[in-house]
Amino acid sequence: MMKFAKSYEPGDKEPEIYAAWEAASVFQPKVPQYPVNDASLRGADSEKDLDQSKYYGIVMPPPNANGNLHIGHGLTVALEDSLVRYYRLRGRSTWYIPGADHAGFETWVVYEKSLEKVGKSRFEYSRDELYAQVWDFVEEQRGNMELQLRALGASCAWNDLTFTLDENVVARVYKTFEKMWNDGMIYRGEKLVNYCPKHRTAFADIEVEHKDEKGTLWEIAYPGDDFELIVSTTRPETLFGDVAVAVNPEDERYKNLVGQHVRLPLTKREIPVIADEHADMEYGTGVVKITPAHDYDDFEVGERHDLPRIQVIGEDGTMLDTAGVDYAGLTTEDCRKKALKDLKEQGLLRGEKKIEHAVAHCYKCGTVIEPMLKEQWFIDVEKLAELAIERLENHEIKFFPANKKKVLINYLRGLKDWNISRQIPWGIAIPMFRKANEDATDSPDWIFDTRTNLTEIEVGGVKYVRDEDTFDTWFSSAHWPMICTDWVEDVPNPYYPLNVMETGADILFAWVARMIMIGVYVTGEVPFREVYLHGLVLDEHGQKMSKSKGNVINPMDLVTKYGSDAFRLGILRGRSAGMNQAFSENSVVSGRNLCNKLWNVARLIEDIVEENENFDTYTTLNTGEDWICREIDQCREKVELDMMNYRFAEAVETLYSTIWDKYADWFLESQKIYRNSPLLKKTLEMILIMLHPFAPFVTEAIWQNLSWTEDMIITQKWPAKLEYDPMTASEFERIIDIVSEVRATSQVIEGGKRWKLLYGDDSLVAENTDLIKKLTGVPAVESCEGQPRGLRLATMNSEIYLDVPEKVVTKYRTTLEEKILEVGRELDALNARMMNPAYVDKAPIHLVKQTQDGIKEKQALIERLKRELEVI
RNA sequence: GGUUCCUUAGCUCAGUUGGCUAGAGCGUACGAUUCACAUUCGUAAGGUCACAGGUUCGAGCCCUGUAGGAACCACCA
Repeated sequence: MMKFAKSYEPGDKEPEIYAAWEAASVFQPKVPQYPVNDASLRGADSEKDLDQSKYYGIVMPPPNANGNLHIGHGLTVALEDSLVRYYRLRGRSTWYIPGADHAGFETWVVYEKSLEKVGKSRFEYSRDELYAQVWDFVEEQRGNMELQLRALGASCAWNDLTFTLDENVVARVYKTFEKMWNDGMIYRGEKLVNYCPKHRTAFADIEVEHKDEKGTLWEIAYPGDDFELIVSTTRPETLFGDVAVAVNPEDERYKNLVGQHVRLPLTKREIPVIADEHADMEYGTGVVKITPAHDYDDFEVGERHDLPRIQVIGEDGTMLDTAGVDYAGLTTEDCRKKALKDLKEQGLLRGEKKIEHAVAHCYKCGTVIEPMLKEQWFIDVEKLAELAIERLENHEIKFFPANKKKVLINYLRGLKDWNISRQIPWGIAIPMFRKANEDATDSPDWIFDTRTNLTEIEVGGVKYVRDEDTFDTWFSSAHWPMICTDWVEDVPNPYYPLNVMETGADILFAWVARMIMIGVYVTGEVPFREVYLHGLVLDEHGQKMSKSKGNVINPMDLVTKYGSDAFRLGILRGRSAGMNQAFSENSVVSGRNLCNKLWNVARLIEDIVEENENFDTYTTLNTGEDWICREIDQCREKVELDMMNYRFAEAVETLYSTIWDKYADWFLESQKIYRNSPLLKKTLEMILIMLHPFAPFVTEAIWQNLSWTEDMIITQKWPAKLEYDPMTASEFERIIDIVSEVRATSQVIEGGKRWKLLYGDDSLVAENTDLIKKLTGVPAVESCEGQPRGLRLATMNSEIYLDVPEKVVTKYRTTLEEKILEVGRELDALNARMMNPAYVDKAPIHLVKQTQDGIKEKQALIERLKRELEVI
């Protein structure tokens, strides 16, 4: 047997323990994942049972393959792993599936920067070359986050780690895309897309950040034959793309001008005046220029009025030739300046005012997003959203916190078509090929083909060239649950739908929404039964962590300093679903202290227990033993309930107070007298197992260190109900009350604990004199032999006296008087309640009875106190 | 503009279907050290539950409004 060191040192033990778990393959599901390769086996197994209550499936939101874990990952692991370990202990075949994300755009941005550093540009390479380069780059960086997940104790099935560019991922994504293509849900459209001129790629709406900014609203005159219209705009540089000016059809000021033409300033072009609802009579001059190629609203106006689209800004963010020779090649910013200057010179600039408006920015580099006319692949989301909403409204997914479901449905209702084309090489290639020869009129313009390793293919004698774009990462991520669980059509799979999807509330729309849509569309089932969303981890002052503020907490630093368990306990503390909440090192310190406490509890018990004693048959003979059984059993029930409702912080708190305040402070202290080895062993095992999901390392370390335990704690069984006698259990509560009262009184009287304790006619006290002496620290507990003296502890409904001299008693008078007043106030409150006839009439009987009992109790107490006061 | 949330002890937060005397951690004050643990033990102080109404026998919790704060969504030129 190893000796227990004086304190628990996590740093020495954690890596060793994790390695032992891995070596014992305890993280892999007990039942092989589905579908198993052997078809006959699969059939037999699936017939047998697919009782989902025996399995527990959860996927890890894949961390960036080439990154380090941040505090949010720390929280994710603490949450998910505690669930997994809990359900493993409860006998489920658990499958916690780890992943690594190629993080398309994120990684690409990092790589492009490194290219820039060495003076290279992405345009010097082909897509396939770039892809290979990034692959190597990621490969070099990989592994960090996996080590960090191990350090955090994640008990995930490493054999099944899925990388988001793995073959099976690509295959599944292509399959879905093909299905959607065949279902007519994919279309190639020339539409305005969110375009970042710096990164030269389009984004989905969700990737764009809107910020309120100060801007200028310029008023520009557009001259007509015998009139002029003053147009309001925030973007004069797009003027060259104007194809009309619009006024509201109801606007009396301009009604007669509709159908006429105005001359576009700085050019010679004539454009019509049209009437459209889009023009707001109240805003500016009520006249708005229409630029379908560079504004979302105008695009729609253009569609309604069948107007041409003139693109004047190029993909590199500079003006095209369409802007005229004087402006072509200028950046949009310079073009704006020059245009304004020229307009001013020509007397066409009539005014400007400062306004505040929302401006779209690239979420990565902050560059202003340019609405750009581009041909891209779009998913018609109408059907997808409809399917998802139906399932949500049908309560097929339970949300924690519940209100997020409403938020999600609200989002899905307003969802617009999803642009899935990205102009970056790092990602899954879009499996579409464009006809090379326009003359082959019988052949379709685009065909679906999965041979994306080829830049060119030939089908039916017609050449097709590959679309060079890649998929939006969220399109592939949307498949994550079915991919990780190896879902196959028509094959029963006990891990799909997943039991729960745990992830950050910030990606509810980007990820959770899309997993539901795609999951239901492909598999016909929701991808998970429950969703738990965690909020942001803020710094200790409630501020968002950011590099620029310098308040970033690295989870690995805390793990090194205090241990993995301490970190996990600390970060779960005071945290509830969906809330952005502060986090400070203090809570980790408190977690560390609990680990040390538990370690010393085990150390003490190991000292007390006798070897070779069978503890399957424990008894509860001594004072406090039924009580601790009751407390532990209530703790078990509470934790079970908390885990069912994802109330992690409450579960931890319950365990903390049971272990510390009850088990260590009261039970173990009393066991220093009774030394009931079988019970000590049994109860220690129970609390270790119950804490294991939250503090896996220290509980395993103790388990391995104890002389009588076998195997590993990770594979033990969650405790069953513990039997106890409720009457005996509550007797110990009276002992606790007596001891507490003695301690409290000792604090305020002269001489402290120097005085003996005397008792009158009280069998419980008489039977437990040694215990009370031990717990209170008084020199002796003796019978008063019918001769009470000293200070009576009158708040107890027992005859207990501290054997103090008269002058000490006198000084206690004030304390007693205050006590009487306090109890009197409580009594008044209860009486007032009973005086209310409506209360007696309408409140539940048991409450009324409780109040009556309370009154009797208080009255008796006051009498005792008063009598005591008289004696003094 | 829309949606959702928050306001409870000095700080960070719990408080599950309304039930009596509102909890925890940290912090604070006072006391304790051969006996598992100073990463300890004991005791205590500290809250008109943002505000104003309402429903109810009873409200931190339900309803209405007000004030302050946050997040997300949104094309207003």
